[in-house]
Order: sequence, then C-alpha cells, then structure tokens
Amino acid sequence: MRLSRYFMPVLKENPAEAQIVSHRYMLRAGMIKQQAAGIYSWLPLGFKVLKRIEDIVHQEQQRVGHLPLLMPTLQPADLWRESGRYDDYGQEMLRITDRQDREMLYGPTNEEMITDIFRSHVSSYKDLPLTLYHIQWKFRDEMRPRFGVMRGREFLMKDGYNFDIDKDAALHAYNRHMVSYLRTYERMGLTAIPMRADSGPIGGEDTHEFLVLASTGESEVFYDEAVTQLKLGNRAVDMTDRAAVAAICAEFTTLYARTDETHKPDLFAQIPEARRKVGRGIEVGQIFYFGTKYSEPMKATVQGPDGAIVPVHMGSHGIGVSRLLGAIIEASHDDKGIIWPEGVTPFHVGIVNLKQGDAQADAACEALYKSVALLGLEALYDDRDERAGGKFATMDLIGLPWRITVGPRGLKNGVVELTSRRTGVSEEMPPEQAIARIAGIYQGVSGGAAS
RNA sequence: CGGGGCGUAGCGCAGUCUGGUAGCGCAUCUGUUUUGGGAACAGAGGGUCGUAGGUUCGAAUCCUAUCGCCCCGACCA
Repeated sequence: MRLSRYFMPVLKENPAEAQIVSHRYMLRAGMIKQQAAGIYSWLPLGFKVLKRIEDIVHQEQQRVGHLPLLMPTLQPADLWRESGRYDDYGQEMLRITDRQDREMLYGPTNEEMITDIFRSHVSSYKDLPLTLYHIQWKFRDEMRPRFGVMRGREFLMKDGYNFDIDKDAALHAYNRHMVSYLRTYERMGLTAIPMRADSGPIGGEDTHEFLVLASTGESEVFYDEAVTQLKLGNRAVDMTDRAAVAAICAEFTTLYARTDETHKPDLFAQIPEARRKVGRGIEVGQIFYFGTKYSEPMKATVQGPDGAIVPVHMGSHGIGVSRLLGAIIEASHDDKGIIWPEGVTPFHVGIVNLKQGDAQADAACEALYKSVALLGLEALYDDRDERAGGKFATMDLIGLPWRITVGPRGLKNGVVELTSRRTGVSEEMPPEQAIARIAGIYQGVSGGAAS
C-alpha cells in the first residue's frame, strides 16, 4: 500500500477523551472512530489488524478441529425464554421490537441459539464430539463503556460451543480449548495467563479466564511470577490425546494465578515471597464447562449406543477479538506509539523514502515495494512528499515492526537501512539483503506455529 | 444509576464570570523556497458556538429544558 493512496487519518495531538494508551494510539493512528459511547467504526488500519487477529483465531480453532459457522446478531426473545435467561440478563441486554411487535434482542452471547441449532440437527452420539464456533459482533449495554475498544458496548467476540456425550468428553473439550487459546495468544505476541474464575451469568462449574498482564487492566490479579515464564511454543500436541492435553493444562494451571474474584490469601501466602506478585490484568478470554445447564431445559439430547436419550454436556469458550487490539497495544508500545508483534501487524514492513522525487531513491523504493509483494508480504510505502521527521513519526506511531529507510546518501554506497521498531536498532545493508531478512523474519511467523 | 466535568472549525483549546455579532495553534488548499528525525514565508477556505425554548435593541456569553461525551464509583466478557 502506498501511504499517499491510503486512508489513515493520523492525529498529532491526543484526543481529549482517550485516557489510556491503547485508546489514544488507536485514535491517533487513525484505526478507529467513535460513533457513540462504546461503539466504533473501524477505519482501514484498525480493520486490517482486527482481521489479522480474526485470522489467527480462525486458524487455531480449525487446527484443533472446531468448525466455523455464523449466527446472526439479532435473535428472537423466545429462545432466551426457554433457558430462562431472558429475564435474568437484565438491562445489559439490548432489547428491540420489530415492526410486527416481535421481541428481539441483539445477542450478548449465543448459548441458546447454538443449542437450538444443535437440537434441530443432531440426535445421535455418533455425531459427537462437536465443537462449533463463530466470530460475530455482540452487544452488551454496559452502564459505563470505557477505554476505547477494551470495554465497548458493541464488540467482536469469538464464541465457541462444544457438545459431548459425557462429562469426561466435555472436560477434554475444555482442556483442548485451553491449549488452543494458549497458542492463539502466543501467536499474537501475548502472554495470557489462565486464571481460575467465577462463572457469572453463563453458569457452570469449571471456568478459567485468560489475562494479559498490564497496569491498565481492569482486574486485580494475584500470581506466582513463575507462571509468566511458561510457554507453549512450537511443541507438537496430539489434540485427541486426552492425557497429553490435560497434562499441558496442568502445567499452566498448577502455579497460583487468580483474579480478585477467586483469590485465596492463604494459598497465595504459600508462594515464596520473591515470586508472589500482585498486579492488574486484561481479560482476553474465558472458557466454561457448564454440563447440561442449557441442554436440559432446551432439550438438546442424543441417543447413546445403548438406546438411552441423554442431554449433551456442553461448554462455551470466548475470545474478545476486538478487545485484543487494545490488550496488545497495552502490552506492546512505547512513548512514540504502538509496537505491533509480527503476528498481527497490519503491514509487515514500512518503506520510508527520505527524498521523494529523487529519481534514484524513488526507483529503489519502487523496487523494494515490488520485492516485498513477491514474498507474499505487505509493505506500507510512505511515498508522500513530506519531510523525513514526519514520516518517521508516523511510522513509529502506527508501529510496524520493521522499517526500511531509503535515501540518496545510502544508495551512493549501495545500502538501505533496516530498523527494528522494538529495539530501535538500525543496520545498513544492500536492498536485496534487507528483503531477505524480512522474508526470514516472517517465515516463522506468518503461518503460525507447527501443530 | 449516584458523584464530578465538558460540548466553540477535522484535532487541541481561548473567549462565557462582566451580553455588542467569533479567535489561536495544528491540520487542509494555493504559491515560492525547502527536504537525512514532526520546515519557512505569503495567501486562502472552513464554524446554525450540541439542540430547543426564553430574557434582551442585541446571546457562544444570562435563564429553563433537553441531548451527547468523558472521568470516579456501583455493574459487567
């Protein structure tokens, strides 16, 4: 993309309404525009990152065999009457009537609808296990939306639902989600710690939240510092092996890590003092096992091998996709702007032409721009007739992890500059070598970790 | 929903107390000179002062109502 042709309305000054760093940078980088309290338009740059995050979530869900579908944002009230939640959910649910006076609602979650889909089409144990998920906009009418996309009223969420024959099978689905989530967050450059949590209105017995440590987080968290060192990495995992998957979950959940909701001071006190940490975290996902809470009232049953009709065991699992943008920025920025992890960056590399209009510099940039595209990567080429300082400030703000700087002075010696946004370190090298380096960097990133 | 604050040009703000027909910086457009870390000069465009009533010869400014947004709290993925 040529910056001169892009739509990226950057702001030099901080918008008055933005209090936290991710909100400020998203507004300043022209990623979002607020349309109402807690409701945002996603401008091209923000939309691009949102899609990258979505892509990673899709890939990791499908890698473990979960099936994508898409349910509507608007739902009929009757479904929610079946589960009893139409009355329980309260004012947070946005209720709407259509022209025929039918009661509708803008879905805050989809347990009822997915259960309806399941019961309509599945009646045999042979169709289990089954996990369906979608990535769809949700609406929860928060009393006080805040922090930009971190706590919007409208937000994009991946929500998945597993259907299993019994509790053991459903707990395996729970564990499978935990492992797939760990990998999903790692690909986004995040350390998200699973913490024992409260189930809230979803209900159920077993639940973990995934929290990214950040001083601006809304939850107070108590943890053993050793949990922050755990990494799933590239290890191969057979997701059908219940014991192996459970072992990984044990590895990530044995050390103490809890939110204020479930904090146990006596257990916390047993951690060696040097590793005992209190901090704040941003919740970026949650997994639940709730058994037959929905399948019983809504009659989602299957016939087993013995002919008996039994309600299925279920769980639901969510990742806050739009919230992740805020969480990633909170976890990765400096005083100049965002620093995107390679896995989610909107463009893989920025190209800065220090002297637009100089025939040699222009030609070198054009050649680099084409080379990047041939690698299957995207460059953002700043071809504007602007001074270098402004170009660098813009690049720093929008946070592309790598930048190639091209100017007549370097070209005299046959070199361009390759700069890491994260370290700020620049290296001079011939253009071909810079391209090769970029290719190498993204080779390990773009397709994600091996399974 | 309780407490506090703010709505004036795309963004950041002054002007409101003490009424006299709207201003500054950045951004935008034109021209010239510039160009290796947010350029300089000259000129230009852009505002029903959130909205609706009221008071007044006259309202951004005073009064009433209303809408919206932000912050703290309670609530929540």
